[in-house]
Amino acid sequence: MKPKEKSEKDPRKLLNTAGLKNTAPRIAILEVLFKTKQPETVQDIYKKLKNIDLVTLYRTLDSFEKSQLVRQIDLHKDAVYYELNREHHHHIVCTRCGTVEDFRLCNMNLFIKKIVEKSSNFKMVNEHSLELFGMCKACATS
Amino acid sequence: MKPKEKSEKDPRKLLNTAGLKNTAPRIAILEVLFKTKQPETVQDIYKKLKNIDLVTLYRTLDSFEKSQLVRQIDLHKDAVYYELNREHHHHIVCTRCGTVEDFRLCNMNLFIKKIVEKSSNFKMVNEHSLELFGMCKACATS
DNA sequence: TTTTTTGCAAAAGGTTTGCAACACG
DNA sequence: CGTGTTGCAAACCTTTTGCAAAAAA
Repeated sequence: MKPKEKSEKDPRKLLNTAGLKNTAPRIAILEVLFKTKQPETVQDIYKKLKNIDLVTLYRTLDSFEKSQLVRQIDLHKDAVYYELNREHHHHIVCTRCGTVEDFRLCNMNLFIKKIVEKSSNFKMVNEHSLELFGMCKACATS
Repeated sequence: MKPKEKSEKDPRKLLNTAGLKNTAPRIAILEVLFKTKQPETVQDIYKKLKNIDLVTLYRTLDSFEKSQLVRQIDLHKDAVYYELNREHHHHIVCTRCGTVEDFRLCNMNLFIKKIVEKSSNFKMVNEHSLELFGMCKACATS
């Protein structure tokens, strides 16, 4: 394992560079997020960490969000989903079974530039969200 | 006004074609959504319709959603926003003042096709959401 | 030791459910 | 008239707040 990868998956280092103190709940929450490949709801994480207080979980996710360690995403399910703030990517969601896949391809820059030029009210765009909704192969053939 | 436009903005006809009964609360809610240009939260609508029960509003929005009359959108604010299910479009949101502008330009088809081809798990994509976040001119210059 | 964080209890919001009265078609 | 809809009360679930004890640096 290369050094860079190691530090990226080391909860303590992540917390340090974010200026957050090393505490057991924070490390445990980060470990859950490292382990999973799917975005997680508050309840998902809570169930995996039975000895943490729900309130602590909420507060921790809040502070992680402010420190840009995690971000909220909308998957058209009725819950808030969190994921680690990794490299820029988007999601495809299976509307039947809920599976989520990431994709990194994203050539929106020119498109966004065009939209801003055409807009009468807007000056700039710094962020965007893009999610695709469809059917995974397993669900499509059953 | 052309006939088509008229029927599209006639709450009663909309309800009829959706197979929903004509009732005062439903008509009132549709009229609010016709009048506004911005997406509305449940509370927004409730404030504009002081003589309707909140429960009725929730239930009505639910049935409107199932009938495809309205849809929920995520604007990265902590509330659910509803809008009439008009022609395909997306939004630019000012992260400072909250203003929302629509845009209709959307050439995602080829892009989406490419993503599905590259995906190992997904068979098809039928919907997508795309929102841009930035600064409106008023907020950018103050 | 000082400051931040945690856990518990409780409050606060937002949304849903049950049920009887009402209204649409 | 029959079925779907509404309003009210209450339940429910998620998220937030206050505060004292515990832990980090």
